[in-house]
Amino acid sequence: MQMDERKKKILRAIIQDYIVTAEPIGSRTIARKFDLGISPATIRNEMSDLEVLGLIEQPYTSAGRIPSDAGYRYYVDCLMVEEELSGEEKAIIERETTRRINEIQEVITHTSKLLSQLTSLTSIVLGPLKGTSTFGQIHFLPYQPGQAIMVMVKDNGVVENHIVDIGFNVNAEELQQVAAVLNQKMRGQSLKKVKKGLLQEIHSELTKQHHLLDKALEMLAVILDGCEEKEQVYLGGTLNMLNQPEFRNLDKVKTLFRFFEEDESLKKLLQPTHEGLNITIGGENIFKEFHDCSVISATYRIDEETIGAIGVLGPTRMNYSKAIAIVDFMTRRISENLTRGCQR
Amino acid sequence: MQMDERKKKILRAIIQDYIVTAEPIGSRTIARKFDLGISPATIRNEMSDLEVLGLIEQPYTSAGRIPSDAGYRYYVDCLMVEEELSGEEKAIIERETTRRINEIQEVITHTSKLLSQLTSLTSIVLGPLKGTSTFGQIHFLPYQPGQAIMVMVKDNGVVENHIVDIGFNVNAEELQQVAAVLNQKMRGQSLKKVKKGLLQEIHSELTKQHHLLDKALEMLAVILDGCEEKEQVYLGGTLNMLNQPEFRNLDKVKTLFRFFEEDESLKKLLQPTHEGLNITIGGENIFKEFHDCSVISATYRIDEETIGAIGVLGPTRMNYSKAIAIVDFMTRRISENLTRGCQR
DNA sequence: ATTTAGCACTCATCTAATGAGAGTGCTAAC
DNA sequence: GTTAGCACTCTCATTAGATGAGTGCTAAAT
Repeated sequence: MQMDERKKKILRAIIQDYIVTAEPIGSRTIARKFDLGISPATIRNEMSDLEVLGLIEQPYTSAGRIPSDAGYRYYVDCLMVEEELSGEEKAIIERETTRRINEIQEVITHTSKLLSQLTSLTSIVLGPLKGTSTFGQIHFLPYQPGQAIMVMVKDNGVVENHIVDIGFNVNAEELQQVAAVLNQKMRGQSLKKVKKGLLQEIHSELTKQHHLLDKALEMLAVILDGCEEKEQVYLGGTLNMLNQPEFRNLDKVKTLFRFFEEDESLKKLLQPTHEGLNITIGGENIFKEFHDCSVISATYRIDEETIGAIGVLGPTRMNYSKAIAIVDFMTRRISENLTRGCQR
Repeated sequence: MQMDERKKKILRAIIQDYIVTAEPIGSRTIARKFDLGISPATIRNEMSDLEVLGLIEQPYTSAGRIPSDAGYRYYVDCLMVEEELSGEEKAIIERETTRRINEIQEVITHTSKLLSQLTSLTSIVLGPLKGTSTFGQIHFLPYQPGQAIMVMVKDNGVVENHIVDIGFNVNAEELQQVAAVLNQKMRGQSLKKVKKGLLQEIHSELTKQHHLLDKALEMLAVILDGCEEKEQVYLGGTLNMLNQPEFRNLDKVKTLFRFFEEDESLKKLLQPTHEGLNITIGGENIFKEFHDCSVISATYRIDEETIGAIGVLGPTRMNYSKAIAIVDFMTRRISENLTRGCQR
């Protein structure tokens, strides 16, 4: 059996209706709502075919039909009319993403909020990925006796500070000497590399050259821990999920929100399977908790390097064309803005 | 009518049972479950009295009784046997709060987690309060051309960093000069004061003494904004609320979680009405969303100064003795630990 | 050969009715 | 003052129809 033009029209009608109503739709209603020029009986026959093709299914005998995962997939791949964002929406995104930003954290939280507001879905934003940031500069500032404040700046604009215990007194000059060596040796190196071996090397050099006490080793170890790169995940609009009829069930809400608290799993949800826009529909999802959800995600870049990802999560019955348009447009804008920001 | 010993026993029985079962309890069941040595009929008469006194109420005719807000209040004030924490619980809290901590943020998030785990309720932790922190030291580190990283250390151990746009090039020395003056002038001053007038004063002095460009004014203004003290609120164990039978209703869950996203309101929830432990029961709460919830909160201190507050939020039908014991013990431990930490 | 009308049948959902169970309040006896 | 007995009340769970949307099949119409 082949998909002909009429079958496509009917499938599109079913999906578009279901996206709005979340109710199974029958042949009679389709004939009434959509002006296809054919009778309910004909639609019934076609629907029967579509069911054999696995594109739609009946929740129970003599209910209407709803799209299957395969149906959504076919819709997204072949049927969907790509939506052009409204001028207003574009304007909002442009405005919000070109705002001058100094810290990448701000970009992330802000994006997350905007994304969930525009789509009425839950947004997931994945911050700087491991291994992408390189060392920029490090400084030590004296703090309490036996403690120093370490400020580390990465090339992607992230600034981190940590109070480190040194365990013995060091004066500002000594700290600066240490920092100078570190800066010289580590500039532009990936943090991974720094962690792996570079530190050892530097350490032996330091103890020789500057005769800083042997305990400097500990300090370096602390720094090492302090630099632990965390790929932060931000969620936005989690409450939007509660408005979806598929989450009327309290147990589902519980499972969902429990999942939302696990950063590691959320990251996996955004893991791109290929470059560009990723669309994961229903059962395609690796987590069974999300077998009735879909994820639209895309990666953002600084220059050509992938830095992180953004995405929206919603019921399988989401408005794909809109979600895709927004995620796509936003990643482009963010990438552009970040790239520009880092070049200035 | 007076509360005699028997009435108290019965009220206590009703409340203790309701805390566990969340179901109205009747005279017969009380007689069966609790060994009070009196018949259901007698209990019925007493319950009738307790109802007239406003301490218990019937959800509907011929259901059992449940405690009223006034009943809980009476229970908490007069009836409740103060609970001694188990050795194990104490040990956990001791261990978790004495852990060496450098940054106050860690203390807060950690406390929040621990608190919700131990009580199975939702925890709210309010971070450093406005006006309590004084200026410690400030540093400027060169960053990109026209930008510097400002690192500000407050006396309570909070370290903040911000990238500030200066708009013109300044070298490291000049930055250090500015920092030196600022440090000298501002050390130990409250941030409020710094903001209000001190900056103006310093600024006029700076331009005279060091002939730094007039635009330094802008930089100072940015710093001013950067130092905006935010009283951060942390929530923990919000999902615990979903296990409470009073939140079986999805609309309630929605309202609740929407509220959880409003930091400002959450802060008010913890606003202490008096020193020490605060207990707000049901309708006593200022927000109508929480008229079937209770809040147990307490403030924590560094030395004698109140820095923030911690609290737990749960259904009015919460285990008060346990919640109170835990909140009380934890604030003491945190205060001790923070005070010790700042003195070292 | 398609398309359509007609019709019997299915199944979820809504409504009303029924009965069980828990609990009360009152009265009278202990 | 306390208790047993009893009629009464109200919720909740269950059951039985009634309703309605929808299907699949067959036969007639195009």
